[in-house]
Amino acid sequence: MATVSRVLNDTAVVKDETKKRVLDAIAKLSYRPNAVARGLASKRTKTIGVIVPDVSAAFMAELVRGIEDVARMYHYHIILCNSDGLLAREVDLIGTMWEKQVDGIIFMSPALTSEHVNTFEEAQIPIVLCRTDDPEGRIPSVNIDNAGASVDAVNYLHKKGRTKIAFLGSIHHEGTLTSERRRGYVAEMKNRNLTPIFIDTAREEYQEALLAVRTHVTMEPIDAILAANDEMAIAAIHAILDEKKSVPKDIAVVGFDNTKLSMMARPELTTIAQPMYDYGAVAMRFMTKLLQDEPISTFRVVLPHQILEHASSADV
Amino acid sequence: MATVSRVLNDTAVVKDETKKRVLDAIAKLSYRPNAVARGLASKRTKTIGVIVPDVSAAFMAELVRGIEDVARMYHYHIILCNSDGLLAREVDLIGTMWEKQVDGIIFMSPALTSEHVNTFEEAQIPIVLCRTDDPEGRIPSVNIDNAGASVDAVNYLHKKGRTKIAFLGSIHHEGTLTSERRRGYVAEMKNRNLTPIFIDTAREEYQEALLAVRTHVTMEPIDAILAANDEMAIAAIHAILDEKKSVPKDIAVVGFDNTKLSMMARPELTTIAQPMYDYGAVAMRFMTKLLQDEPISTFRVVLPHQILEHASSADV
DNA sequence: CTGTTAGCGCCTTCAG
DNA sequence: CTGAAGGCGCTAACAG
Repeated sequence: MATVSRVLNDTAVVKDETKKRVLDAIAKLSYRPNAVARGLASKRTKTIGVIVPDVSAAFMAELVRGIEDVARMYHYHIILCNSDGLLAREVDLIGTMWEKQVDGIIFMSPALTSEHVNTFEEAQIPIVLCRTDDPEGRIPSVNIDNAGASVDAVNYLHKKGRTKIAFLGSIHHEGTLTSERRRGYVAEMKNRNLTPIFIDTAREEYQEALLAVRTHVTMEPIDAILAANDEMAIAAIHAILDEKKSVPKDIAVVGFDNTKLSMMARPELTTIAQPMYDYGAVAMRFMTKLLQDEPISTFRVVLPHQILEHASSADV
Repeated sequence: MATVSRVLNDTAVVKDETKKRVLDAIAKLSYRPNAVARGLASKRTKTIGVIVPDVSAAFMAELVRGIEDVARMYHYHIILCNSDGLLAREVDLIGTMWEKQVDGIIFMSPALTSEHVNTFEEAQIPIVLCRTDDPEGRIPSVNIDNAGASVDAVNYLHKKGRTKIAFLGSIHHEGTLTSERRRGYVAEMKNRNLTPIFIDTAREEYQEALLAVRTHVTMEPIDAILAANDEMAIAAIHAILDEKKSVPKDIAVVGFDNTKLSMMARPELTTIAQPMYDYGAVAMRFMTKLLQDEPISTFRVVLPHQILEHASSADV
């Protein structure tokens, strides 16, 4: 019994011959170790809880894929849960993860509150925030510099001679992805003595953005739109075309996230690339370091971003 | 100890007062039952294994979301794994699921082989195939009638006066989704005395489809394209526009799957709707019935499909 | 290097 | 209606 455990986990030296006998028996009986029993005895389940707002959102699936790939590399599995970004559900899920004795949690949320942090501490489980900013930096996280990316985008557009640059996004509370992007946008617009223009929607979604841009375009002259994400950016392109204006001639459009959508738009969409897959992959790798007490250089990993220029903002 | 178990699982009558005392204690100690121990003792983990080729593929995330939503309703959780459609990996994953003592497996694969079936039987775990056809109907499954959908599409296009209808898809082995769709296409073309035209790609992916259609359009006159999925259909639209032809005037385009992409294309894409979310939801609901020995009317659930007409195939 | 012995935290009889 | 006792299948000391 114990010897079998030893060869299976390679946790101590076993004589070659005995090892062979064990392996043979295992094969003959087509024995499979019971991971649940193993988890109970060892206190480690080789399972990571993944809490995301919504897997079916444009980019999330890629991110999850990144997590899962790295997880497999390290012999972990993932339990996937959707929170819809609801605080109550998120807190509940963290509790459930605890019950399930996951070894760690990769957590994504539109906005982190102190209630989250409390729950994390209570649960005593290693956490990695992914694409979720903790302004106070209490929790390990993997992010990009969203505000900085907006700054870059405004720079980029202004250098191309655009001055009436609008920001298309929803209005959320503080600590949101979009709010960070908006913050960078506002800062750089002011920095360049340009007047910020806002096209606001209730939710970040194609149809709403389509309508918002359509009406806005007829009311106020603008020559560029920076959208909070690709889906809205594409809505902007279509809205502009619907209003018989031209992209990029009349209005340049820049998106955010570099989802597959960006290259499926006509004109192809200039977008700020976040490595979605890497997001997940890096977060999971980070997790494994935490779990194996590997040394880590920083608790706040910042992934690089980059403007991918396509036709939607090309020189006219 | 035993009484606590009884109140937690509501598995026997407990005096109201004792129940209250237990609940109070639980709250005071912020006690959480250990799901792993529970799983070991009860032989049920309340966990479902979900094996999919690739979550990050266009529609899969929606499907997974459907699974997860219904799973939560019934207090299950899901372990998500990507197989990349590789037989070896799929078999391996089924084994792992067994070790993890999942209560059931929802399985998706581009093509089911007898090796799969053997592994299922060996593992002795309830299985539900999802969007995966078992030609011999040995395993419970949730599908649409793919061949029938293609028949409908050809009908639809022919009634609109199109006669040179091409099928855009990759060449796979038998038992594939695309092969079913192709089968229906061929059958109905012949049935109507039309000559099947094939635009083949190696993989089912935007870039390849784009190139394939571009070159094909210049070589052979066609007036309609039925694509194996939306992504390829959008590639077709763009390829046609790139070649200075018009959609739908010169060539009508019909896609498959009704992913979000379809409404983000210009012209908007006519597509054969499969309820992706429902796919997952129904499969998971099916699973719960299996697990609770509820009566089930049929082992092969066939979901309805429907042609959603948009501009890409509108009357000219 | 290998067998023996305790648990891991819960569920499930079995008495009372 | 409630407590006591055994066991789920494995890991982790402990001897030998």
